[in-house]
Amino acid sequence: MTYLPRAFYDRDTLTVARDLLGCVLVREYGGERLTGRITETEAYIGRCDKACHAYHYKRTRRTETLFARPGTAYLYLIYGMYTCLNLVTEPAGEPAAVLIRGLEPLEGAETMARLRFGRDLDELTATQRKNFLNGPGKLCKGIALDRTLDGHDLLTPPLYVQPRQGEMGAIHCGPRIGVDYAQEAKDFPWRFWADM
DNA sequence: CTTCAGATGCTCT
DNA sequence: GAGCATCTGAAGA
Repeated sequence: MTYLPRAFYDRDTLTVARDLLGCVLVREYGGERLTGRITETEAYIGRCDKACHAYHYKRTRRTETLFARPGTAYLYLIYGMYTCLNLVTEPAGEPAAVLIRGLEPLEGAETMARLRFGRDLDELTATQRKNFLNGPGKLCKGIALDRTLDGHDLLTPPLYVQPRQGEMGAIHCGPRIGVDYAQEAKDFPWRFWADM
């Protein structure tokens, strides 16, 4: 079983965000592998980024996980009902992470359909298929992630990342989603996505 | 295809 | 009490 090593995460956050595209996120759940290729990411860097929860090294109970060693999972609740998954980057003490915004399902799509829509895969509408795991809240619901895994070490089951497999199309970047409040940081081109 | 309102609960001030 | 790294369904173009 090949995991991305800690050194992969212990780098500049923008580099990690780009390099995660095409890698395979693995969630072991109920004895099954739920996996997907990472298609979209965003970088958050507390040192200089007003959109980051830990901007200017702000430490609170929630942001404590962002200060953990690289390769730690940071999961938080947003809008009262959705979970977002981040992978902590840079040396311990530098609060920074990559938000996973989109997955393309590989293994376990049947279970993902039940988790996300409560229906079988072959019962999904065209719209449900198209919007299966293409958002941070959607993918967490689809692979059964919640805050109980906050602080989890990504070099151990049941949640980890495997190296890129297969070919990948062009990589694009642009402004991040949903950070209009972040003043000058709202225009940073720190969102990355790949043609698959 | 688009916009729009509402759901919902935790965290920090 | 305010605000939030979102999503859904309904309604309109």
